[in-house]
Amino acid sequence: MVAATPRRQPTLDEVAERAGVSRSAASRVINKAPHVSRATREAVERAIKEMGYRPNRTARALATRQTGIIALAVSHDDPELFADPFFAQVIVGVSAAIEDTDLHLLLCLASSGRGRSRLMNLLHARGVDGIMLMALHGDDPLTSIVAQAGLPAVHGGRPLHGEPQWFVDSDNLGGARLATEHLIALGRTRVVTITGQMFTQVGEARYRGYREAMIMAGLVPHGTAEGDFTEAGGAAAMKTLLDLHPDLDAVFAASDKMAAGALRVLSDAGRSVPADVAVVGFDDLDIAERTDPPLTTVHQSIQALGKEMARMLIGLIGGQEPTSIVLPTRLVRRDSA
Amino acid sequence: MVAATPRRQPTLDEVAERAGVSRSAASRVINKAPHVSRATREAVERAIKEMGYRPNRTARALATRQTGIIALAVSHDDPELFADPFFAQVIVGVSAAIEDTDLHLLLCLASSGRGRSRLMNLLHARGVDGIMLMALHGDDPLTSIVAQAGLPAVHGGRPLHGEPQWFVDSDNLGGARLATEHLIALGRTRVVTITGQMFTQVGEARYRGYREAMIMAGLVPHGTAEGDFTEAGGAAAMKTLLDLHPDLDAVFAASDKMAAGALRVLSDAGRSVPADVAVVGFDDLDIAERTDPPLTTVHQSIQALGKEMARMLIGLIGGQEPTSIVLPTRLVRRDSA
DNA sequence: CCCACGCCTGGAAGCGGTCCCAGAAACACT
DNA sequence: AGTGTTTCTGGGACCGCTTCCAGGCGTGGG
Repeated sequence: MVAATPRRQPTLDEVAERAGVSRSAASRVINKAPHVSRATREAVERAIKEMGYRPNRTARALATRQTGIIALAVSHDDPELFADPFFAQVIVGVSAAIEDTDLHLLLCLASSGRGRSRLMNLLHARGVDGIMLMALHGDDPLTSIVAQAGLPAVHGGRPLHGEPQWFVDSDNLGGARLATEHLIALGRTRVVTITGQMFTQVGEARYRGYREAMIMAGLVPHGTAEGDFTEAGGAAAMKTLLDLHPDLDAVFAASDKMAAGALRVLSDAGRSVPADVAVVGFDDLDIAERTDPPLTTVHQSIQALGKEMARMLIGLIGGQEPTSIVLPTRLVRRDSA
Repeated sequence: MVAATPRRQPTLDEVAERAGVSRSAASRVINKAPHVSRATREAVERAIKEMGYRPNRTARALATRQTGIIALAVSHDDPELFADPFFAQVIVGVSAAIEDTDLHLLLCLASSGRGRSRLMNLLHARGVDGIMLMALHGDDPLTSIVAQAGLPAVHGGRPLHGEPQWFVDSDNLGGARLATEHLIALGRTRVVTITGQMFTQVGEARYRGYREAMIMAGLVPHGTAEGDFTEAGGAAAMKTLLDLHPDLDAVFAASDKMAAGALRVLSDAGRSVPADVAVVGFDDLDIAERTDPPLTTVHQSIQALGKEMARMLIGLIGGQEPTSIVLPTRLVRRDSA
């Protein structure tokens, strides 16, 4: 037998009764609606305090058709991908943005087909007020699922070839251009690049930035190898590039991890950085400070990205007109270039 | 003007009407309740399909008093702490556990006072069915908030000095003992330890494991320095220990990061690892493979921890009797010991 | 003095489901 | 044919809140 009944939360009716007013009056007080006399307000407020009343979220949601919950969906085939600190940063940013609203964050790892259908259900069942999508590749079914549900949605990062949607993204193109221009300003002319996967929007944009900077400077792109954003991939790409273009004097790697791999390979090949070869990365992860030599790289604020996504979503839910946002990136100079 | 009205989701009433049955009948079909004739079931199922009906989550929640949402709350003073991959792993584990239920995961970063009060509201407002708590230090107000809300709750990691609660935890004590025994088995007798903060349960348990193993082997704990689980802290502690006990021949560091710091200091001091000094870490993070030499360490599965927490919470919500769980740890041998 | 107009108020109809219950229909058995 | 049992059915009362609306009560102007 349980000793004490786990006392039910008081309801609005009970509060109203105790305050000696109608439920509607009590409701008005709680929602700070106009047309409430001072006496009524005070009576209700006292009752609320005395009874420890909290409006039931679910009931309110049913009546207002607003759940007070927004979802962050991370869609990818590999659930392990979520372990990338990237997402943790996004979450920190989102949390900061909703910190002083009464919204809450629902997290959906929609990797498997199962996960996607769960998410689909959630959206159609009106379980959330809006959704933030991340890590979609071009033709992710989620895009259309979300569109079909007719819910406010914002994308983190631009879909590669999607219908026009509202998104928040880092300025990958501008950042890559910045990096490349920096290398050129250093007097390097035989600048090569290690790209990310070209079927991702990020990979493509960073490559385009490199290319544009080279062309604007009257140089020809000196060499390109596709990596996969990982350290191993960067190392492999660097080897290829050294073989094909032994005269290279600078490398723009589209991610810090790839840059780290490249640095290792360069050092093994006896090229000194930055004297022989200057290297710039992208992302400004923690590791950028710990490579040898410390990596000059392009900084992007992932927290800011999360924050802006959430802000934008809140705006959309509130009926605001959407506008896409591109967040600035900036060069962080260390020793590798 | 908007072109087309964003058609409302159909309701159960509409489905029932279309199927030519009562709402109760339709509800029974949806919930696979008994006492439904074949004809009724088929008619309703057809109507559902044709209209694309999905039961409204909120309405159902109100009626059943079950939201279908569980919360994971991470409480800590520093919001940046969440960036630690640890939590991402927990989340992956939790997600795996709820993958084939229709539960969803709400994430609360309750660092600030503001965050805590939001969480408190959520719980009292019956916004979730249960909660998983992480990263509390001893007297975190969350503990009592949760208890007071009378909601199913499970702790990740044992509270340091809390009332008896239900928890899932890695076997920190056993793991530390394992590590220390390994060092002793190697013939080392002057084994020192770098502990985590002793006001954390983890720090305390890992220290106790070290101590017990030493005593069981008839040795006396040779030296102890308190770190803070970080690389810098580990390095500082290692310096202290070298000063105080220049004759040490083995180190058990209570985290891989601290071990990494210690390795650096040892190398700078001209001690070779493992020849002069054997080192064992704890956690088996990615970095353990990349230290020089690769780190022998104690492996714990964080994903499993998350998974078990979620399973346990689901059980509690279902009315099961709670049982705490201690997850096994195991030694991973690399080159440092 | 009467009426129009303002602020407050409580009643009641919702939001979209679940679930209890009484009764109808179908079947088996004396 | 009458009775009992079982299966199926729809009516309706909830869950706890918001919100519309009609009416009560003061005011001030005509």
